[in-house]
Amino acid sequence: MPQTAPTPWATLGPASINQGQCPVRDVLDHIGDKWTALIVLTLKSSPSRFSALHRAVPDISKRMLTQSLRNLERDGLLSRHVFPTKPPAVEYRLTPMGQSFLRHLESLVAWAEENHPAVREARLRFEAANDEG
Amino acid sequence: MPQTAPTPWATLGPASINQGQCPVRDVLDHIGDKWTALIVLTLKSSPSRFSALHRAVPDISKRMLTQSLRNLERDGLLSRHVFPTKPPAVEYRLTPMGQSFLRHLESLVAWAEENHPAVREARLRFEAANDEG
DNA sequence: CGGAATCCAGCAAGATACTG
DNA sequence: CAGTATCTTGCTGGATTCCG
Repeated sequence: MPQTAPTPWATLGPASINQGQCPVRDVLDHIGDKWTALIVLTLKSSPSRFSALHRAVPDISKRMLTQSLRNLERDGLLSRHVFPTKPPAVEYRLTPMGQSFLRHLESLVAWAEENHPAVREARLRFEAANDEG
Repeated sequence: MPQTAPTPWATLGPASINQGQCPVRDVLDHIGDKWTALIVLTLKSSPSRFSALHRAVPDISKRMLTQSLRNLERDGLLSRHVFPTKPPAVEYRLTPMGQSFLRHLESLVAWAEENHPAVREARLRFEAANDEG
């Protein structure tokens, strides 16, 4: 028998097509985009209001902040709480699932920080090997 | 004193600008793109030749495969070995750093698979809450 | 304050064809 | 077999403006 490899990505494809079909794509699409991971990391210590997040995450636009927050809320990684004050206040906080995701994110960040020097060295070597010519 | 938060992303920015400056971006840029993570996962069990990878990763084009492999090689996550046979054979294998990265990737995949059902439920609830109008 | 709507540039990536 | 080269497109995300 042909030893069918247990591919984890099953029905991979153009990401947008198999929305919700492939778990790998589902998680990769999250940390892949520009801001989502940063927002999750920012929400680690405490829940935050929209404007606080806007200040905390450098250079993000309100548009992208809104969009990323919606996606995270949609997937159940964070919850949104509206306080009907005047002007309104909206608080975002990680759900338990969001917190469990955060832990994996942090371990990845830790890896990045540990290996960053090695990566930079590798890059220099690679450039050097391809430049002389 | 204003308790300057220890942001892990330091000099974040348009990704392309701070190439090699921000560790978080560095790692996110890798797993963020469409194919890199899948290639690393595929190389887990054994080194592979170009065409084997091309078959193993569904729907990837030769162009993107080449590009992703180059990036991974550049960063020292995998190594490329050319056998000067005729026709040539090229083998790709994870470096030790690549393997350590793979472990984090796998734990992320595991998380994705565990929580996929919950994510899908959350999505359904979210849609339901926004559809009735 | 917390968004939504619109417009637009740039890049990632697909399709296709060619090469040593 | 293992790529490279070129063209083209779709989506991501930035800038700006407006709203309850």
